[in-house]
Amino acid sequence: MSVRRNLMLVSASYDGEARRIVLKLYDPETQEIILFPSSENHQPYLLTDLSMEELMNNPQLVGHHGFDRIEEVKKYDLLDDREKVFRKIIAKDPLSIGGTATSIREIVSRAWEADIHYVWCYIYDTGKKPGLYYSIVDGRLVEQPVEAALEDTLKLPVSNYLEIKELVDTLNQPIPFVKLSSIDIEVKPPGPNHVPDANKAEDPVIAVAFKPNTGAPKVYVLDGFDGEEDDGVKKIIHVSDEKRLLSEVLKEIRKYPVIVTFNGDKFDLLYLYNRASRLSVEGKMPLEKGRDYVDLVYGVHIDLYRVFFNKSIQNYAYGGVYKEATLDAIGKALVGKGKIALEEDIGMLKPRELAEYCFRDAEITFDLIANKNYLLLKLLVLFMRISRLPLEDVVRHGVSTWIKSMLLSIHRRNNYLIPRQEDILQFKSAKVSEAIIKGKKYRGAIVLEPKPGLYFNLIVLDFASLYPSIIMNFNISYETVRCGHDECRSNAPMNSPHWICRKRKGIESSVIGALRELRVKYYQPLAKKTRDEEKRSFYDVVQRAIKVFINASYGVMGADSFHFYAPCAAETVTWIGRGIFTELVETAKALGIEVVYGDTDSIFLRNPKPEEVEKLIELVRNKYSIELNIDKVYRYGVFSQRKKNYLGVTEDGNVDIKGLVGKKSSTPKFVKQAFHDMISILSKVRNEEEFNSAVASIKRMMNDYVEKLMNRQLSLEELAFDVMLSKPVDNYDKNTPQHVKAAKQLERELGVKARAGDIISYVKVKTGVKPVRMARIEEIDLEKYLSVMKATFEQVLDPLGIEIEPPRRSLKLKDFM
DNA sequence: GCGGACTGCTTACCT
DNA sequence: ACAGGTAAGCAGTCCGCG
Repeated sequence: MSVRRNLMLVSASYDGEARRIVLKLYDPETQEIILFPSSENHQPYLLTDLSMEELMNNPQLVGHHGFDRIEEVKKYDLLDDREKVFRKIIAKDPLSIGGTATSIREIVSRAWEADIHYVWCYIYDTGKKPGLYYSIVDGRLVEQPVEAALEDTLKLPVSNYLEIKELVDTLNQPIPFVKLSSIDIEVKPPGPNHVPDANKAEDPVIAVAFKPNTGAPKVYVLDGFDGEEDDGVKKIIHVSDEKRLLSEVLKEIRKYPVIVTFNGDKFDLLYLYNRASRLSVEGKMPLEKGRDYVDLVYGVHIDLYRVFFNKSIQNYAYGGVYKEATLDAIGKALVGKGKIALEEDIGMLKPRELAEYCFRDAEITFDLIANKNYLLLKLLVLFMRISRLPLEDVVRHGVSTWIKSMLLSIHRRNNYLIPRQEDILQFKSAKVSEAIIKGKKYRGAIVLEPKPGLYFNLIVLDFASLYPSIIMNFNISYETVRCGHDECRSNAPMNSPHWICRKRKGIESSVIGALRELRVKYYQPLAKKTRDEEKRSFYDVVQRAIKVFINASYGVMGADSFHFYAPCAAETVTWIGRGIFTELVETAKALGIEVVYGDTDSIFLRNPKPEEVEKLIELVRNKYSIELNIDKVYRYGVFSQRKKNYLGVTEDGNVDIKGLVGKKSSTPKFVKQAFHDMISILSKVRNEEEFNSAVASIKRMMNDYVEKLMNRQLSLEELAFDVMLSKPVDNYDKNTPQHVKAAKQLERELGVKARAGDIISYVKVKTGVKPVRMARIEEIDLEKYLSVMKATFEQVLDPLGIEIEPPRRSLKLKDFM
């Protein structure tokens, strides 16, 4: 008997020639990916409500080359709340179901479940669990959790979601050490300021760096000779022939089950693939090109650019600490390491310098996945376990696809019919609230008008995940809001225009509820009190992974790209949210508490008594089963009349700055520095008297900055506005914003083409704007900068009753303040 | 022909 | 391809102005 144990399922694909699914399993022992062709009897299919006669009399269908047979199946339709009978049309291959103009789903007018990716379909139907362990016993795949599963000292929370136990069992499986390498390549630039085209791959590959987690790092450089050297950190391999270099690189890639890149789908791996075929490099190609990605034949490619571009990763997993999806920015923010700054063009570097430059990028890329004990890799594996998606799909798609897959698998498991988008919209598109922002679909949250001024002892209360709590407690789901039962129509909480089902538990509310319970009552406590440090930190990662799904639950309901998009469900969430928020504000006022400000799910109370705060917390807990927390205690807070703009100083002197210009990434650095100086003066203030001396030193400090500006003692970099180009320059057809003007100058004068996502640095000059690299300090428009300073400081000083004089023409110092 | 009032576009932020 | 709400600055347009 042959047995291979502890193989983690990472991915699956369809082999068109063999007409079967091939699973990718990672073996931690040999540190390889095993390709396992499935021998299971599973075929692609779709469902239809057309009768057997109608179908059999359709010559296009029965004569279709991929048509196999028809079976009768029962499915439970959640939208109709009843069982229905369908004909299941089974095909010989996935493309016969959908994907071409002549596929069966185009022939059969009424089709369900016909647009689900076949690999996913296979995973759900055969109960595969990506991220779980399997054994191969005598050629058969057997689900087999590893024995060393993490102990659980805590009881699972009760939940009406049946899969919870199974999910926990999967989540608690250990994550193995995965052999991997990062890779980065450099290509000889086709000319100054020109980027090589990866689709054409016309220019030579001049350097390739590998930074693996096993063995020595290597850099291959194209040079005038052949030879190896070791600089103590890495091997530098000089190769005199590009074709041979590529051949070596491809062999090296083959050694790793996981390759990590930054933008490898669109550049590094794509370039290697195209360049190797262009030069007819011999040997087996380890890369596989897809429509907009590049895969490994014997492994998995993780393109970190796609991962970090993902809004959920950016905001929930990393708390928004990086703003720009570039290797340099993310590296600096997350692992404290940026790209090597180049003084000259890449093409001008000597082979040794080039090797260093290339290696640094590979190092940053490696650190990003390996940092904090492989936090990111672990998160990806957990996303795979929760969503039931192959690793590649987790990497390439956003949270709406992850949640979609999770819900699809639950439908299949419970034999629920998967509704088409149009089925949901037919009943759930009714919207009643008008959005405040033009072009939006429905009304969102309430933002209170702040009371301008300075307030000591401010208490900030906020709801613990308000929207997910509403989804859970009010039974909100695509099928339960505006359900089909007459008897539910009276169930409209907070006078909502949409009624909610009383008879069935909603599928989305059940899942979100279960995930929330699991996070709050199981993983969060375990992440705090588990003795073993390694396990404790693992539980913390699980807790964070679950949070991503919970936090996105409301957003996807209102996203028209989401398969289960249900506008009236999303609208009900914000409706109830507004109701609960308003009730909280009214109650606080009725208790005689001064409400200074509030936004969506938070209220700022001026010096409330502890028992009053307790009363509010109790009210919300008893009436709505939602937790209200004391989020912050500010020694004092400063508010202008502007919403989403304030400054709060906590007891320990920490300063929270929200929305103020001085904090924005686009604001010139010297203004930010001056603003920061002001903040640090203000953070020391303990009472009203101390404000006077603070104001005096703020004025002194500002005058210093103004003087520097007037004497043009600032660098152009300090004066630059940094604004992101969100789309290609040519796509700005409505108007031409300043950063686009600067980008156009760069292209015209220097031949530098700015791309979407680039940050454009420009300064304001007498004639308009100029890119930093084209401007001189003499042409700076000083008045413009004075007014930027004024506007920035006003946001804080205005509500404090401190006046700044507008600068006059003469631009004397005394005119400013 | 010029400037103020206005709208719309764009970016960056908040929850 | 998760949501809506807000601030701010600029671009472009309309309209009045003997």
